[in-house]
Amino acid sequence: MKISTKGRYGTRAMMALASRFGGALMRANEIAEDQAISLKYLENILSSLKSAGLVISERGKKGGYALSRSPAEISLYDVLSPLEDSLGFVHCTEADRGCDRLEVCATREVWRSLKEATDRILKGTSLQDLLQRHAELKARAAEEALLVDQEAD
Amino acid sequence: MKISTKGRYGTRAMMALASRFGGALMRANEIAEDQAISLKYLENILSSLKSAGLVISERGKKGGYALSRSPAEISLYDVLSPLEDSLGFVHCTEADRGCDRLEVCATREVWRSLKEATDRILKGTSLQDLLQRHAELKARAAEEALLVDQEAD
DNA sequence: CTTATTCCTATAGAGCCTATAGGAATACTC
DNA sequence: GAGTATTCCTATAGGCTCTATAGGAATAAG
Repeated sequence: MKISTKGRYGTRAMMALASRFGGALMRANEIAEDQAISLKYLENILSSLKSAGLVISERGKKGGYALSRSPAEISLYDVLSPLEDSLGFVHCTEADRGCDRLEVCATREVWRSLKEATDRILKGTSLQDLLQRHAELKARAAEEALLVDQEAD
Repeated sequence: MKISTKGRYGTRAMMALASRFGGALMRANEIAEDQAISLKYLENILSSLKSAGLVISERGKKGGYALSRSPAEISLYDVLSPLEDSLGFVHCTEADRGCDRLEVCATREVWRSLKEATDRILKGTSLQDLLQRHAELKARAAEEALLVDQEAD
């Protein structure tokens, strides 16, 4: 019941791209440094994100990555879906494989409602929401740091 | 983002115990057969559940397991907590380790809200709820089977 | 004393997550 | 066209955790 590092790294990478949306392409290199992720690992992640249609890329010198659409139109669900093997809690919320007592499986309904609840949150949170929230938190942190400095005087 | 088999097996074991609440002790053996789980593996799980205070046990011949309190007073959260290493989605929702940008970590708030949403559901679902729902589903399945039989005539 | 059971500790096996590696394809620059 | 910087593709190593098994010690009933 964890979000994998792949999912978290991917989210961070998408945030980095979102922060530059509309500007120049961003090299994987930059993202990797900025977010302290191994370049090679990040390449894999970006590849998945590209397959999912969330980012576009250009090869060769001056190449790089960019979001395929605006941060407001990309939800956290969009980002995590291709990176997490599955966002379900157990397999039988996805398909009818495995459990031979599906028709009387009460817990299955609970797992399903867990998934619905989390999906709703993830779908309701866009990259833009995160960017904005990030800015707010940063501003507040700066403010508090200032207060501490004043107290030190 | 999966519930481990340990959690699922544990839930099934607790359901088995719940269905006999108030009656005789249930041997691990019975549960294992009933739920198609390896006895030895189940022993481990029951041990965790006992440590968590959810079941009591008696050793020796005529020994076995029973719920420590009524199915209505045991939530799915109670059951899963000791079995899943953690019900969090990422570590930093639990403690302040790892992430060095906590104060400006916007995604952290999202992970936290995911956890809150799932916790709420798990805490709001008791073993008794599940038993009841299971009975309803079973009844409906029987009813439908009957209809199919009638159609076949 | 035998038998049936829980209880404890250790460990094997397997699978997936994580990360790395090497190089092929592509595109810009001069 | 050569050189360079980049994405892209495939394979694989490493490690960790989950899963499951094993063996036997402790306990209790008959």
